Formats: sequence, C-alpha cells, structure tokens
Amino acid sequence: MKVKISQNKALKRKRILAAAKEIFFSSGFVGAGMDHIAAEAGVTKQTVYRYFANKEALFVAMLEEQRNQTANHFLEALNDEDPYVALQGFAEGFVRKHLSEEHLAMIRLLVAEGPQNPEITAAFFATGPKRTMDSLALFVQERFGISEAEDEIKAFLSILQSQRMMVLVGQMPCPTGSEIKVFAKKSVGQFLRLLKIDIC
Amino acid sequence: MKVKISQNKALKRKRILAAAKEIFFSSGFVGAGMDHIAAEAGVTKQTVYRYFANKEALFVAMLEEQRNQTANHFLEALNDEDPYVALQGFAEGFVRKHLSEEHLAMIRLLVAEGPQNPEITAAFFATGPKRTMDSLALFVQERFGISEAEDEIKAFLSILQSQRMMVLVGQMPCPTGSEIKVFAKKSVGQFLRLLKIDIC
DNA sequence: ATATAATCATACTGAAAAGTATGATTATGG
DNA sequence: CCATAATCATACTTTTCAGTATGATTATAT
Repeated sequence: MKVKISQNKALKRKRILAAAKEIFFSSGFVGAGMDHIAAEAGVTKQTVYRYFANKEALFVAMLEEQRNQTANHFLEALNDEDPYVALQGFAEGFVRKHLSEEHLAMIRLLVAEGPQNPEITAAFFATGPKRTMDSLALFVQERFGISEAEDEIKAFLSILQSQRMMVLVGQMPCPTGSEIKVFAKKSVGQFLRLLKIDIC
Repeated sequence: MKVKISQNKALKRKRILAAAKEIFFSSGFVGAGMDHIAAEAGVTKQTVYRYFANKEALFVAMLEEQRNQTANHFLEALNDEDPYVALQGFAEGFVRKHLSEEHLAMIRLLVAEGPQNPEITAAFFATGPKRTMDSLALFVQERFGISEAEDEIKAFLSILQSQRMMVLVGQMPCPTGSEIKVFAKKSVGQFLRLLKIDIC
C-alpha cells in the first residue's frame, strides 16, 4: 500500500534538513551519522547525497535554514506604550529565546565547530545582535531621551545572556518560566540604574 | 630508590598529560588521536594506555590537572588599599584570564562535550565562580559597607565575561591588552553605579 | 647478577562512518 | 503510454582510529 507521496523536491529537501537539524542538534557534527539522518528523514542515503554534496554542505545548509526561520519577535515587545512594560517584555522574550533548547543546541554546535569554520559562526551571528542593539538604542532615545547609551545597552544584554553561558557550562540548570520572569525583572532594574533612571 | 621510581613515573605522567592538553586543546576531544598524543609526548601508545585506561580517562585526568594548576590570582588584586584600584586590578585580571587561549580552549571543550558528560563540566566549574563571588561579596562588605549585593556582583561578573562569549562565537576578535584595560574600567564604573556608589 | 617491571617498535583487530556503486522500482512529464 | 529522472534497497570500499598483542630492549630492584 503505497500512499502517494508528493515527490516535490522542495518538500523532500525540507524533510532532509529537518532531520539533519534533529540529529546534528542532538549528536553534534561528528556524532551525527549520514545513515542516521537519512533514516530520520525517511529517505535513503543516496537521496541525501543527491541533494547535498557531503556532510559539511548539509550542515551549512541546515544552519542557513535555521537562521532564516529564526525571528527575533522579542523586539516587538518594545512597542508597548509603557516603556517599563516594554523593557520587561523584551527582557523576558530575549532570555527565553536564548535559553531555548534550539538556541542552546545551536550555540553548542557553533562553539564546537567554530575554530574549524569561523566564517560559519560569524555569518550566523552577523545580523541578530546588531539589530537588537540598534532597536534598543532607538528605544532609549525615543522613550527616555537618552542617546549614547551603547555601553549600558551592551551591559544589559550581557547580563541577560549570562544565564545561557552558565547553563551551557553546567553551572546551573535551565531556569523555569517564572524564574526567567524574576531574572528579567531584576535585570531591567539594573539596566535602568545604569541609565540613571529612577523608577521608584 | 623508591622515590626515584615514582619521580620518573610522575614525570612521564606529566609529559603525557601535557601532550594530551596540547592535542585536546587544538583538535577537540574527537579530533585528537591517541597516536598523535603519544607522539607529542615522545612515548608509545602502549605507555599512554599503561597510565590511562582509555581516551576518556586521559581527558578527564587532563582536565583535573588543568584545574589544579589554574590559580585565580586575580583575586589578590582585591587586597589593594585603594578600593577602586583594587576593583580595576581585579576586573583586568579576571577578563584577561577569561580571554586567555587556554581558557577559551577549555570552554570550547567543555561546551562541546558537556551534554555527553555533564558531571565533568560541573566538576570543573564547581569551585572557581563560587570563590570569586564570595571574595567580591566580602570586598564590598568591608570596603563599601554594602551587604546583600549578590545580584550586583553577578551582573558585574556577567558583564566582565560577556566578551568571552562573543569571542567564542566569532562576534568579535580577541581584544588586545589595552582594549581589555578600557573595557575593565568601563565595567568597574558600571558596577559602582549598580552599587549606587558615586565616584566622581 | 638476575628476575621483574616498564618501555619500545610495530603490527594487528574491530568497529564506525563517509562516500560510492548498482540494479530494481517508482514517480513524473510530455 | 513511454522515456527519463528520482528514489529505493543493499552492499561495498576506504579510511580513520581506539584499543590490543607481541616480541625485543632497557631500566629497576632484590
């Protein structure tokens, strides 16, 4: 009983990329096997090699796919009319994203394979952080009338990202949703203090 | 005579561990070959296996060795009579260490192999950060009369460590000595602002 | 000095995994 | 309906590498 499967090439490509993501994320670049990826995609190894020249090409294509599908929707929170609510929402979303399983797995891959392929990691991180920085700079300019706050913004983002490193390195377990809320609130408070804004 | 034996054995062990460090750091856990390590140590593979049961045992032993030989001498800077000089010295030493080639290589190894061997990374980071936190807590208590500054200290250390992540991930090149100085100064200023200490 | 233990040199085993080959089978387009 | 391209199933090649085996050689111990 063969179900008629649409042999759409783009679909099959996506299936292979999804399987590659699954396996690369869970096993790392070297740990992932092409047979394994093919099986996960419900496809033969030869089919994988018809779409991608070799393992590294598949890896890079998968990173590309991932980067294109990843949206920084936490920036939208900055549009809230109340600037403090906006910051809180941003901080929460930012931390949540940077602690997501997908993001952690990606960081692990990039940190591990980074030295061998520096251009890959550089490309992946080229756009994201810059846009976040710019959005925050515009935000503090418009809402608080503060310009030249680059150092404070960098510090803010550093604080928000600190848990990621600790989780990556086994210093702490991945925090829960409510723990993230508390942490985000504290961090926003520290950001405001750095900007010399007294909230109370 | 017994002493002489153990000295020779200990020496050979150290040579093997040094070679392992070299190769593991430059090639990663999987990329490092036992033949390669043995050659680097000027020893036969069988000798390596006489001292260490297998690759993973050698890896763990190497991490242990590294941890024991790594001193947090940046803590000594906190003893300076001028608290601002003390903080500046601490910050500089802290950043410099966390950007050293050795430390970066170690982080890469631990982040990459972390998921497979969580206990290794946990053990490695068990003592260091805690002692640093405690020393800083004592410092602000004694010098500034501030207790309960845990959140601010965490933020300070997060800021100081932020460049490491960026370097690891290819967002920025490893900063020079003078750039580290400038960065440390800025960061100390932000720490003081978080503590509500007005320096000017 | 002689037995014992450590090291050397070299080769082998076994497993894993990337990539290839091939003939059969199935889908697709004209 | 037929030709062509894609996919399947399976097996093979080749390489790499951890770990083992062995016999020779050197150091250490009693």
